[in-house]
Amino acid sequence: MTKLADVPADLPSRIAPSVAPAPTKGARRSHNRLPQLLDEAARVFARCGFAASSVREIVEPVGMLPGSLYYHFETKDELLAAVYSEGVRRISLRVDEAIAPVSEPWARLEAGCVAHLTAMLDRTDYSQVVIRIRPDDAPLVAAQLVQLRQSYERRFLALIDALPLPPSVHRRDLRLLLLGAMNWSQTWFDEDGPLVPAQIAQRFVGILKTNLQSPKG
Amino acid sequence: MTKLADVPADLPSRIAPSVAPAPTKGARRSHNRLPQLLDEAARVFARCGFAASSVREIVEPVGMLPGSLYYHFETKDELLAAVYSEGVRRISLRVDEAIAPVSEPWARLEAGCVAHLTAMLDRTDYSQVVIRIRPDDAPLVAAQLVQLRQSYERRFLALIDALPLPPSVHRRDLRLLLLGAMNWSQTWFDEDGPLVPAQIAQRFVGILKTNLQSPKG
DNA sequence: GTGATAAACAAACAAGTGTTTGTCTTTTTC
DNA sequence: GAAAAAGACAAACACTTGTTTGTTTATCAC
Repeated sequence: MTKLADVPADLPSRIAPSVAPAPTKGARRSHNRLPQLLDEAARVFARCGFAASSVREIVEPVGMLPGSLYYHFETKDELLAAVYSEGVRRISLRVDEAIAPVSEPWARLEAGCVAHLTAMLDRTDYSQVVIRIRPDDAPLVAAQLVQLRQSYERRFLALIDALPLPPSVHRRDLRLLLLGAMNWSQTWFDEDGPLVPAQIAQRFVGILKTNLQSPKG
Repeated sequence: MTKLADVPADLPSRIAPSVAPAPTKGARRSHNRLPQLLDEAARVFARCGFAASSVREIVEPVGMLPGSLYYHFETKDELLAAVYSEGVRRISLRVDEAIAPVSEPWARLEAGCVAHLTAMLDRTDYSQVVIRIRPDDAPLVAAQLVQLRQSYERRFLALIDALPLPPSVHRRDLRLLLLGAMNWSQTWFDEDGPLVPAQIAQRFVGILKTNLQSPKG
């Protein structure tokens, strides 16, 4: 019995961009509500966190009964793992697309940050789950989640590695500073505020480039 | 019936620094386990988050029964509010003490950040709760928690206001960048790692002061 | 000592939790 | 059209959740 959650973490997921499972050979069943189930799970997990989200709360809007979930996943934890995996896939895709055409190191970093923040602050997207949920929240799949997040953040490691920096600056610190600031923005970001996510990202990178101690700028 | 949770949020709490309730007139009862109850609640909330922490999990190590909690607090949410309030009090105290003797603006900011990170990454402290728990997690006291956190973060607003900055830099962005990076450090900080919290804070502020685009530094 | 009150116990409550089991219908495959 | 599998229902399971209620013990003021 091959389940979605059994797909190896770092291989391309079998969930297509449209969230419909890819066909194994012929066309897939018509009465398959797994995509909607994942969508709803992403929504609820992103809003309430893992522990505060009940299986029934996720399943009801899809028109499913609680027990039906366990045809697709063995536990609630593995449902999270599937959503999380899809979130990583989506945000990775967006970042990769954004940095591909850019070559200048600082511009590449900025493009990556813009993509990261835009994906993460889009409330309908899976990516928010990747940032909000802590691996420890779902012990059964914690190791998998850690690995997934690392496989994503590796991109920023490379982006910052490519920067020409003064020798006194530790690249690890710069990465944690920038990623931390962006990820925390979930806490205070206001959808109805004056700034869109892309602008926030640009300003963050801008501040880092600026010499704050000199009056010019 | 005056309960701890009824104490106005921004007035000095009746919880003394040692977590023992201050006497109203004479000496307090000897068999009062409220301090230990709060200590344990802080520990569990900080480790597991609000939703994943059960009342029994908090109460058992203290040697109490679940029902006894409701002599001190009306709901689990208000227990959190009390812990949160004490957390704000403690971290505020530490930051205020740290910045008091310093006058140069950048040095003041650094001192504040060192105090913030040191308090926040101390796993036995209440302050971690203030950073980890989202106000929405406890709807009954959400507004109170927001107000408490704002009353704390106002300090950093002032610290950054005092900096001599290039006109192109928005102070709000700088504050969110710095506080976000620090608060997120809860996610990756390793107690057994090479850096103590104070060093991390110093490096973060150092990066901001450095002109990353110039090769010197 | 006496009355009042602080602090907790003991035991249950109703509701909600993740999950299991057995059955039934629909779709695909041959 | 028949066999097989996918997908979901219906109903319960055992357990945990936050909370309430009535009672009991310890401490205080007088």
